[in-house]
Amino acid sequence: MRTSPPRERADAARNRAVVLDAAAELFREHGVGAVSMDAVAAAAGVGKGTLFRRFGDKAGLAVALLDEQERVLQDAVLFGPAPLGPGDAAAPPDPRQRLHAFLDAYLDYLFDHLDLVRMSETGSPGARYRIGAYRFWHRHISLLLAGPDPAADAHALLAGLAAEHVQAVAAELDPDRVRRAVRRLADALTT
Amino acid sequence: MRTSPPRERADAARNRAVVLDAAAELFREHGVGAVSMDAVAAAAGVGKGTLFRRFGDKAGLAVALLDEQERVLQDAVLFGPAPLGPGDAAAPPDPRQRLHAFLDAYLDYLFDHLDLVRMSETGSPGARYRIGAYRFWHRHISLLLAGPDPAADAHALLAGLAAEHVQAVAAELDPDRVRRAVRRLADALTT
DNA sequence: AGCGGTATCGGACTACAGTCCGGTTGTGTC
DNA sequence: GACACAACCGGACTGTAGTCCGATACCGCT
Repeated sequence: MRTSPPRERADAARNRAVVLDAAAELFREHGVGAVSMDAVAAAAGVGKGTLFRRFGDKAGLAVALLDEQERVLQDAVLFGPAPLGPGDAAAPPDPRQRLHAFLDAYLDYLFDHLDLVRMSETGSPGARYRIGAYRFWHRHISLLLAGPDPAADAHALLAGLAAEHVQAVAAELDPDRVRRAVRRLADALTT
Repeated sequence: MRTSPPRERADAARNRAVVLDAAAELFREHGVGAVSMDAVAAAAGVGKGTLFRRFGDKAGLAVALLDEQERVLQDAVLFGPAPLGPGDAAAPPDPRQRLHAFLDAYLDYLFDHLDLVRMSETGSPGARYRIGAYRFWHRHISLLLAGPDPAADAHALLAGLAAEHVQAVAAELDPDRVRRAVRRLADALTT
């Protein structure tokens, strides 16, 4: 991510790493919801101002923590082997198979980091829809759908992948039923 | 709603009405997001403690404000004429038509009170899924669907009706495209 | 190495959601 | 009509997200 022209200062980079480590540790130990930003700042030995300037808000901190894994998934989607990625250009995979592969991979990612993703999508209204990841997933899905309005359908499909929704439903139903429902929806939309 | 055995005290009822009026007025004037609970309490001439004991939290206040209109919709669904309601028992309407009618009616309601509904669904994690209204809509939709797992499909469909989702998507696409996408989804799920 | 400009640092500060508890006011009972 | 008890009232209190700005430390240049 680091933008090119203005290189990151040494102390800033050091602090960023220290903060992320401390946050990861605290979240693992006490749960994401029970850790205040003050606690993160204190554990990192850093002032609150630093914390907020670097990460914007609590959701931004979560995004930064998820950044690496998210990019792994994005890379696999963009450049990896089929069916998740485009694979061999000579024999492109079936869009429906790619969609299934993506949904499976995303749900794996989501279930692994449910609390953190929920925090990244919570906060200022519409946070989820502004971050780059959402736009990325949306574009990807749009390109795989075939109905009269793939952009709208992609949003509808993504609605079912919202962390809060998945968490609430998975608590009531079995996670596998959530998975199957998402798949069924995708199938229905690829007619 | 008022439960039967312990009748509501006169001063409590009076305060409830005053608070709801003040809140509605403030929300209309300044927007839902810009009004603090302190402001509501002050405008109603009531202490904060009263406010929170009566309504639990900000989401609860929103639920109370929406309560009447919501119940109108619920009554129409339960007892009203077809296709929204069950209509004449001798000639029940087609489930797909009932589903369309419900989705249209719900989206009307939602677009009319978007901010308020969003506030009612925001707050403590999973707030949306705990309030009675969600369960009601979920049950209704479940009974109209016909796939292998109507309960899971109903959740997926409701995900696309979350206020935050609808608000974010409607800001980018046309509201009508949201409507059509929801309808398309419902059709796909009623095969 | 020394220096100026600038990004960063950090803790005090504000605003807001939500809690608590001593005082007060209805309500049912005798 | 008086009493006891419960429910209600309200404002002071706590904890947290997020802001601000003077002080500081880094970087590039000479």
